[in-house]
Amino acid sequence: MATLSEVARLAGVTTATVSNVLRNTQKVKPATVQKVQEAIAATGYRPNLMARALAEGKSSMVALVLPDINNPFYPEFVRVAERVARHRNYFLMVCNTDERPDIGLAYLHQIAGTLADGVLVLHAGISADDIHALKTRRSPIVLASEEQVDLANHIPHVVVNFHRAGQIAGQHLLDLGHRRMGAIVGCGLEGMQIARLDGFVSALSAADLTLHEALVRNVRDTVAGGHEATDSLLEQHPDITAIFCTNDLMAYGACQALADRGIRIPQDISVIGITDIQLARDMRPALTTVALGIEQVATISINLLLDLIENPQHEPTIVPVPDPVLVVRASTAPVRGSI
Amino acid sequence: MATLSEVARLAGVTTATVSNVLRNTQKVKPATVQKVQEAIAATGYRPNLMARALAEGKSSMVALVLPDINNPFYPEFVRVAERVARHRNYFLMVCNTDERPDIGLAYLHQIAGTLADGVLVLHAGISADDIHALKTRRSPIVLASEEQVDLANHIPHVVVNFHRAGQIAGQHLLDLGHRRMGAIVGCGLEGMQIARLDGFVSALSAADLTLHEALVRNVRDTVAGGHEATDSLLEQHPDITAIFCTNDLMAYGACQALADRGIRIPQDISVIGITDIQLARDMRPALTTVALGIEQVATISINLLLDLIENPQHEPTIVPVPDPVLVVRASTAPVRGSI
DNA sequence: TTGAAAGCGCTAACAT
DNA sequence: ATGTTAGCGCTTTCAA
Repeated sequence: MATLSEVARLAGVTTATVSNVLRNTQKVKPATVQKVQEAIAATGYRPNLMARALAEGKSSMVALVLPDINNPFYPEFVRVAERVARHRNYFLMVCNTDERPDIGLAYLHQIAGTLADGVLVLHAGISADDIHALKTRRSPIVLASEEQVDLANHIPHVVVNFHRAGQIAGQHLLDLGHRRMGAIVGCGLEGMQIARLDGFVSALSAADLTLHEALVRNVRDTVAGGHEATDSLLEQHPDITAIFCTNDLMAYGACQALADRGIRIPQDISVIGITDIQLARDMRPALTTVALGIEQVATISINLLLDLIENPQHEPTIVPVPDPVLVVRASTAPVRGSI
Repeated sequence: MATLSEVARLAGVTTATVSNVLRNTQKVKPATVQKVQEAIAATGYRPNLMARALAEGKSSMVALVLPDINNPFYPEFVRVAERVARHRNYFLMVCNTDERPDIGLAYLHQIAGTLADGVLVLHAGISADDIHALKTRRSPIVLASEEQVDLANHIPHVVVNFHRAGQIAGQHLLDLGHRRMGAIVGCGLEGMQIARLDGFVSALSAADLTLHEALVRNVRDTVAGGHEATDSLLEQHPDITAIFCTNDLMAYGACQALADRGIRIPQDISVIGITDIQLARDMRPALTTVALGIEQVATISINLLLDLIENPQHEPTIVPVPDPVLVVRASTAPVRGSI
């Protein structure tokens, strides 16, 4: 691969001139530009981004650390983050942690401020303390899609009202007349899922209902998890009329389990999820869910990171996203005998 | 962020010594190692990977260029590629092209040999000629999961027998007694999907059947595409007893369309896909499909790329993966009235 | 065992 | 408008 100086020699100019042509600072005489461009074409020269990054003190690369690229939420996030990054002239490096916070932390250690200009941490189970210990000045780390508004730690974060999402889901089921409901809660991603359950419970409380512990299942945040939890719920509480899942993937599993048993959705049992991933629209019956606005959250998160890179702030930056909204589809209906 | 020389100064040694400690070449006296490590800890030093890459002429980063991270095939591929890369001490940079070959090519132009030590191109619609024009010596580009065995272009590639996959699918339907079948073919990813259809057709030919053009639908490679194609097929050919889809995503859409019309799977119509993505296992009825062995293909592809980086070859390298295998699940059954 | 110094390929003052 | 030169932070001979 040709280097700048080879191009310069061929064009009969110095590296500074070639560099100026490349970044078209309008400082070069058209005739020279011409010569240089011919030399570039002749050599097939392409700038070494590593060298440029070192010289500029900026790699134009950002990393996105996430727990499981196979969970369809994340690709949806990645797609918009990558697009926004590309439009702002950044490369996006996706770091999958296989749900292991230690791997996520290792990524941060290696990359933050040394390979990437900034890092977006998405549910990777990395503690604020660990991030603080890194103290990467001038290389921001943003927590995307968090529940906790913690002003004490000075880490910028994008806040989603998961509690409200759970509450909306609960309210919707209540409005349909449901009283005996099961809840399936994903474990693994810390507070996020608990907040959703709390929100759900708070909706019930407001209607003077309590959710018995026996009606809650904690499972892995997968289709299989939702399936198993539903089986368990159904065996012990065959009288439930609705199931609340803290995300759509588990709701999909729940629907499956129901289908396997010949239980009709929503006639016999209603199912509601949270997030509104593509699958929620695609499945049959289409899933009623509480949309978190993936596209918005991703856009806001990546833009915040890039803004902080280009324009460092000293105060903690907390950016809220709009509240979740209920999306009624075909998996919920009034309870049997009601209305 | 502290630099090597700051650490060196604090430890009272030179940068060369610190560098040796960091990469523990056993050339440093234990006592000095001790001092240096204390200085490292005290400063919170982490090596600047850009600078290291420039000095070493190796970034330890590889890129994976793919068309659509939202198509569930790709995350499954990414997950294993990332894991293998990580174990071999490489970072994986995922480049989503939004199905635009020009974006893929732009990525290659920018990254290949200048930021990444090598690039894995996965169905991104980039021509061999374009790749050749790049002539990135000492920085391999590998085409992953290709159908064409083209020894003429010297680009290494991993070859999947898509033709065979289509044939297996066709044979399976024939074995079940189906004769009137529709075919749904994804467009966009070039030869890959055509080869699958060709394989399907060849299976029919071997049984003295032809597939009329009117029974083939070309659509976008999505759930919605499969859905629409199925609607169209059903309207014009309500007598078909089976649908072959060139991938699982469209097969999912087909099943949906059938469900929407109250057509039972597989009692009324059988559906078969290709690939065996996670969704094929998760959906109900579970999808009969021809497994391409995503994990194997990904492992072989990324390993080939890394091998070529570490050990350049001059001959074209063509690596085949094991043949596809039929996975019978619940979406196919003997044709009504047969047996 | 450690230090000195050159250089990876580029950018960016500063001169001319 | 172009050239000169000094780094960016690291690795890596070669000396000491």
